[in-house]
Amino acid sequence: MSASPVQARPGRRKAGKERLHGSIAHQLGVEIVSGRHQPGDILTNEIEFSERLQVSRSAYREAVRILAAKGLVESRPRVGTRVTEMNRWNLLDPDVLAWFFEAEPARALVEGLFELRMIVEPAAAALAAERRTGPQIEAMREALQTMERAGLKTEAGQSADRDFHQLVLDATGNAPLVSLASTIGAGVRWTTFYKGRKHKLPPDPMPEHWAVFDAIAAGDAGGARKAMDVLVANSRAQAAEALEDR
Amino acid sequence: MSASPVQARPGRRKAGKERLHGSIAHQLGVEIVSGRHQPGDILTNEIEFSERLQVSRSAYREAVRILAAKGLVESRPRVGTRVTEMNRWNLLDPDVLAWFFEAEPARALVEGLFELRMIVEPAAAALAAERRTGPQIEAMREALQTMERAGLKTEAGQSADRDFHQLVLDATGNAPLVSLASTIGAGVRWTTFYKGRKHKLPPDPMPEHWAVFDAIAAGDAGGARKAMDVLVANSRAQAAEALEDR
DNA sequence: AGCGAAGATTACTCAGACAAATAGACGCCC
DNA sequence: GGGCGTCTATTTGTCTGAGTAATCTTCGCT
Repeated sequence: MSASPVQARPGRRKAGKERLHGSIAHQLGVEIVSGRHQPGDILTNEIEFSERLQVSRSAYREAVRILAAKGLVESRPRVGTRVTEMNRWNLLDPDVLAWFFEAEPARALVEGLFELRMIVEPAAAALAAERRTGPQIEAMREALQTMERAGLKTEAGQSADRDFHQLVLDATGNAPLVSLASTIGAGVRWTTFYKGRKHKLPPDPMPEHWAVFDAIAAGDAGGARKAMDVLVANSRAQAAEALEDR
Repeated sequence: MSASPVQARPGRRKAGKERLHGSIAHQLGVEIVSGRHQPGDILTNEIEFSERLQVSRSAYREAVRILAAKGLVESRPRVGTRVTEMNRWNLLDPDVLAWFFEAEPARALVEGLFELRMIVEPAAAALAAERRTGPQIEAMREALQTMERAGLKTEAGQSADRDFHQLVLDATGNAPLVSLASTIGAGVRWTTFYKGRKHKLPPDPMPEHWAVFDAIAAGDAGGARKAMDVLVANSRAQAAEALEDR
């Protein structure tokens, strides 16, 4: 258990945009979801821990509040700050998910995420086909065009891919579904992220994407559901292959 | 904009278990989701706001960190703390959802929640039928028995109802789905909560619950899906009626 | 053995100071 | 007059040190 200052003194944090409390939460969050601190473990008390990180107690405490807000830890006087059971974690929180993927997520989590996508996205596509507005159709078209132009090897292309899935969820007009977008996005990101590991080139996903788009634009709910089902299923199969490789 | 101390000095907070920073976050959270502070609004600066609430700046700041962790606000130096756009809110967070329901949630949110349940729960029931373990079956049976015995008018009965839905999601063995449980639970709670407003007695939901249970216990995925679909659809219809009444 | 009081440990709250970031105003130069 | 660097004021961010409140544990009393 080595002392590990949050960041070298002059450089401070890497991301540049994250504040000190944010970067502490980030670091601690990753350590928790990666198993470095197990559920049930009690973190070293505030004073000692903040000294070890070479930050003030207030910065450390604000970091703990962030983690507690996401369900990762629980603080009580005289007891300390305890890592909560995993089923209390807010896995749907974008940050928590990002921390997971930063530390090689467990296989079960990735599979669970794709299972969730298989459930949610086809249904969302169907709703989107019924409710999408004109501007939303255009936004989706642009996203797919960007994706096609930039290719999935570029960050721009991958970003456009996520945008498309986000736009579909937006078009459902269902606020809770929209909130799921960041979760879904993490799944999409994972597909493209680990793609490089494979030897074979993955099949071109553009036709499936256009099929989803066409059905949504046409207002064909059933068709949109089926097309999205195919798209996610392929993405899932590809992810499964990538999981084998490692 | 009246001054409103978080809680009278001696009494402190009502819940008893919530700390000061938690109760401030709670109060502010409700004010945000209820529209008292609109997206784009900038909160009064830390010093003035904490003085108005008669709490220290650090307590107030920790509350803001909690809200920021849930996506409700965003702080930047020189600008202040701004309420973020609603599509950035983490609606799936149990606290955020609870705050919504504490302040008469918008009709669209309730409808969206039931739409989500219609998508997720039947699929989850099907997965549960395939993967449930023996102890999980027993736990579900006990929950339904408790629910039957106590009745839906009692808190114990309603709690058992939520437990049952939670147990079904647990039985999927899918971590992200389990995280959705608190979201689903909020929907379940809403059904029973507003039931009292109606004149007609709602139909007894027990047969539908037992149908779901039987299919899951029998390992009948298709049957579980259909049974849960019926259960949620009825619950949704009932909620729709309640929405008309108000 | 059961139960109540005392003590120790921890997070919680407070107060006040200084540092860092940055939006907006200002002035300069071209 | 317009574009651009600079300067300043405001706000959040960070730090320090003190005292408070909650609660687990232990010990002594009954």
